[in-house]
Amino acid sequence: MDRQRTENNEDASTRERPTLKTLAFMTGLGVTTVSRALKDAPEIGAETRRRVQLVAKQIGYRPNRAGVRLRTGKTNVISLVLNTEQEIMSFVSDIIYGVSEVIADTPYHLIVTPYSRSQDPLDPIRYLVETGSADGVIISRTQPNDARARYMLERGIPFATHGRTEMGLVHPYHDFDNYAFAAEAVRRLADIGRSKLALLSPPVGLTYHSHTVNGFADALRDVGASEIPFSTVSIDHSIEQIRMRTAQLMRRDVRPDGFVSSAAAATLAIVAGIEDAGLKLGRDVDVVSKQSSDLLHLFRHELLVVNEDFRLAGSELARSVLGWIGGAAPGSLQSLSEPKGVVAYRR
Amino acid sequence: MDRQRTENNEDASTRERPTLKTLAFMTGLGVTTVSRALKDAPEIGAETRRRVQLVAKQIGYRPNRAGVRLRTGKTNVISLVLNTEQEIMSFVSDIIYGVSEVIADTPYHLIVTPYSRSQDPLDPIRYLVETGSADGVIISRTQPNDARARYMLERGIPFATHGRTEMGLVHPYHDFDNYAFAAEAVRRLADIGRSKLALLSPPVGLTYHSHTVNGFADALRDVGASEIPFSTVSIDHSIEQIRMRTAQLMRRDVRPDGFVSSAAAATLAIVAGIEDAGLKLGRDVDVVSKQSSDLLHLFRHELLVVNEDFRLAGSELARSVLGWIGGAAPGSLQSLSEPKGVVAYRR
DNA sequence: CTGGCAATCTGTAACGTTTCAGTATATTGC
DNA sequence: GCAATATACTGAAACGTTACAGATTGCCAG
Repeated sequence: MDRQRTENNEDASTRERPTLKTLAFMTGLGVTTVSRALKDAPEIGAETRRRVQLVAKQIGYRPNRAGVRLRTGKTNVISLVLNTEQEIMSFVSDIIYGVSEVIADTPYHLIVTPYSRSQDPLDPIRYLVETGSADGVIISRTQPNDARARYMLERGIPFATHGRTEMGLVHPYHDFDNYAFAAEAVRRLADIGRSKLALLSPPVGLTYHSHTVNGFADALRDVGASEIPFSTVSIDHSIEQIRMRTAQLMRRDVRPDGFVSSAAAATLAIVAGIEDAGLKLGRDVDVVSKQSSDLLHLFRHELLVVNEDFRLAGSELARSVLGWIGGAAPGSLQSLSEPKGVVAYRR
Repeated sequence: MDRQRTENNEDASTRERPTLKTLAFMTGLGVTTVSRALKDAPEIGAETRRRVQLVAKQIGYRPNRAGVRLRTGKTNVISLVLNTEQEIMSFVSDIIYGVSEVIADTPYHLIVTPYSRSQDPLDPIRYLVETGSADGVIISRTQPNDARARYMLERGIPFATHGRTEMGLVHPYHDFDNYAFAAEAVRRLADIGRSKLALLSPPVGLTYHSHTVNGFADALRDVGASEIPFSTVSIDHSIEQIRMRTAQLMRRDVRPDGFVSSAAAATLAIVAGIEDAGLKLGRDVDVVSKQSSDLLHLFRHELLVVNEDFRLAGSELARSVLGWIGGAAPGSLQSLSEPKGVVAYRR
């Protein structure tokens, strides 16, 4: 008994990682008091509180995550769920950095939960929820009727979607206004005299596919231009596929004189296809493309671009999830990012 | 007392997440026995073992990570430490997917630990080690004398570096043979008649900077070509800086007729700079560039490329860390990836 | 002076897991 | 036939935290 007490005291002076017990020993208080003092509980005297917090800071006390998690169920983890094959490349790095920025001075860690094409997208979500591995989840590739959002909503686990749903259910999201993007792109092409336009859209099934398609179609009608259908490929297709289809399309009698492209990598393929067909960008055809890093103008200075900021998306999504975890109303955690206009580069 | 027992029994039938206690109740065994049966301990009867494992599978038992972590200190977490500003974009997504692939059917989770330019690179490592947040760590931007590697080696925490160190200390790494890359690039340029070569190198200070520089210099000597110094910029500089410096360089009397570039994005800038100076790729100058995704040939078909597979790097690094955690000798967990040769594209 | 109450502080139990030190039963050696 | 031993199992304790249900003190109203 005495023996054990002595050992415990030694613990407190050892260079082991300090725990509440260490702090309790150093301050002469009980473990409970220390615990409460650190979280500013009201029933702790002001001086005691300050004293405990001072000592804690001095010796660099950090709560043990496993202890907290076991006792409370709180994981202090945000999970970012990503498709290993289809995510846009720069999306991954930018969104991670965006999220990181926001959680940097919180106790949260970011875990990346991947899933592959072959899997049900619900699998990783189920795993996270069933094992209680995260306090909040961020998903992308959002669908109008999204099983994952529905599932998490049912279980009451906070999440945010990159892209909106259309289920009549309210949840946090961040989205880029792809309707506005497509519409502005069309108007710009019309302004420079283009009237037969093709759209390389996001994959069918994702919500922003229809946003984009609608913005494109509505603006077409407004400006009185016509659409050259190009829906055999989407930005999810391989570079080679897009290039080949574009070349095919451009060799037809009735071919587009303008493209709207929803992703930068796909735009490289479109331009390659255009040139395969012996046509020239800026003369025979113009292309407006979304991009997330400022590289397309180096590729062909004739390209017209609209910037989408994925780092911002990551930050907003993280803020939303944290907000929901913190008790804010899900409906108040929605944001839409407007395109800043079509920009042209000149030599 | 009786009351409590009843509650516990109810626990077992409730749709709560099953624990060892649940399994113990269902099998009529003790918690200890169940725990051991699940990890194939030798002192458990063969039939009992099978029975327990069957029931566990049936009800979808998953060990509680917090419980394990608290008791054993094992986190089942691998941390990938990334610089938020300077990492190559595709590096981030590819390496994450590479790591994911390997840890997919292990109990490990991947956490991303970012740090910014302003921070000491050692900060995130210290945090991870001090808080015991991960069983293993992967770092990039490795330096010849790397404080992070030394630190982790001292504390005995398993890690792997992307890139080698030169401290005479042995640890797992994966590296691309940048010496071979630069040498092959030079030889190729010499083959097509180029003799005044410039190198856009990795940032000074990282180990692969000197690998690249040495490969470049040695091959230059071999082929009897000369170097046009271009060390005012590195691939860490902004696109604009590289473009401007390249243009300046190309307007000089004695200008390079060949470039070796260590990164794809930087190559875009080099080409832009070349064209800014009124020169033509493939006629006045050739460029050999590393790339990690197959996009450069779309940019300018005259470009010569060498592919570096970051997804492979991620897999190898993950394998190394897991190997070390699993008790393998650090020295046996090193790998070097050879460039597959310079490839040209034609229309 | 005493009962009540607010202000502070504390011990114990519990979260789910593994490990230590057993216990009970069957098996073996002689 | 009995001790020694192997086999199969078990309860209790511990990891670090928080919540619950007190305990102690001082102060004030009556």
